[in-house]
Amino acid sequence: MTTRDKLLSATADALRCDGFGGLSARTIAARANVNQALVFYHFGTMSEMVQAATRKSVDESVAYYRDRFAEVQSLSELLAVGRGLHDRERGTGNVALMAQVMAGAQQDLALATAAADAMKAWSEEIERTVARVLAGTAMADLIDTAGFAQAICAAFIGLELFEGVDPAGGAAALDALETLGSLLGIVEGLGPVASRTLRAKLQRSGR
Amino acid sequence: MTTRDKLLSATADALRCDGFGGLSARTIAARANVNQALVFYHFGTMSEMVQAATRKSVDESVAYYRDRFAEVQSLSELLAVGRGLHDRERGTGNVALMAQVMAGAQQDLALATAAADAMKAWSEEIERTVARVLAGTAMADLIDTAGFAQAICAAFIGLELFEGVDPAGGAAALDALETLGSLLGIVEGLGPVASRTLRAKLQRSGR
DNA sequence: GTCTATACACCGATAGAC
DNA sequence: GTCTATCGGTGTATAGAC
Repeated sequence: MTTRDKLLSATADALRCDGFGGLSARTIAARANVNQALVFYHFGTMSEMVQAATRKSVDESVAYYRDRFAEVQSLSELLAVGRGLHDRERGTGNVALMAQVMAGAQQDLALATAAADAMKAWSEEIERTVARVLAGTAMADLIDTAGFAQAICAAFIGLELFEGVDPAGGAAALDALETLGSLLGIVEGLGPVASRTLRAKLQRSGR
Repeated sequence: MTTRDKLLSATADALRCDGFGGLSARTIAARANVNQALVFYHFGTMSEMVQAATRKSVDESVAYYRDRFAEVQSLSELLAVGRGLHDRERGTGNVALMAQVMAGAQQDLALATAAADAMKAWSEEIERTVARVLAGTAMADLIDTAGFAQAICAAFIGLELFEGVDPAGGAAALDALETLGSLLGIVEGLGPVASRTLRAKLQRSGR
């Protein structure tokens, strides 16, 4: 393992465990058992190191889920994968990392592009799945799949932060979303007559 | 305006504009045109000052919306209020403040209780509205209103962060959620026959 | 309550030997 | 590439005069 890689994974670990506060070249170098000056030799600035670490972490976890998403055949299956993903990522801390980077990115232009790229990577993967699953159902032409996928990603980030300060509340919120998802799954499975009625009502209501 | 109040609103402003990074007793005192040492005289620690500022800011903005929520009579009206709230709070920066505090709270126990309280204040207000609006509809006994309200709050936080790094994406996500909300609004307005069918399907699907 | 002054730790970043 | 040493700046927090 090269020094560069040691620094990258130490950065990711630090973000997962200690968040953005307390993140410094010194603490990361210590975590990686590496000299502090090497941070700047390899990455130039702290911000660029965090950027690189985020990219790496996101690419890896998106790739991990690509196959799982590919097997999903319905909205309820997607929901189940989402729940599994959430449980797993709580352990790995990847969502927590994303949340920290997004929060830090609000004031840091370089980080903002990294955060936007990360969200794009996740949401494109989810959009592919959503579009495939909804193809031919009543919801296909009612919903903007890209926006829907982005909303799912954003909600995950928010849920992760919420769970961090109120675990019970976070769990309740997730359960409620799951029920809501099941509801949509039923709409998705409605027959042609019912879905025509639904579409008519939706258009009448203004969208 | 007392020194204490000047410090509180300067803290809130700093969180809204510059986020958690760059937050310090010095910068806040400068913003409030107050001596730096007074931060510690009035609040003891930085963390406690941030806590107090968060409480104040949240209490004020929840109170501001209480009347609006009280007038809501349907899910689609709630959705409209939510959209208006979102647009307004983007300007005031209150949601951004919440997001920053939640991110910082992941590693700070004192801040975590403040963040949890803030979320509670918002979600209880929303829950009251949701419960009232859904009373007597098909969805009333299908959904846990408390969890639903918490999910809405969490999603708002996530959307705010997302919008900060990708404004177009954030807008698309919000639009998609609005469409989804309209869909639910229609489910809400289904006749007794259709809703009985829905309930049966939902129970069969495992919830 | 408010001020100055200051202690002490840590920060990002760089220079220069090896 | 890696190390030591260090610069200048900023952080929280406190002591003590007014």
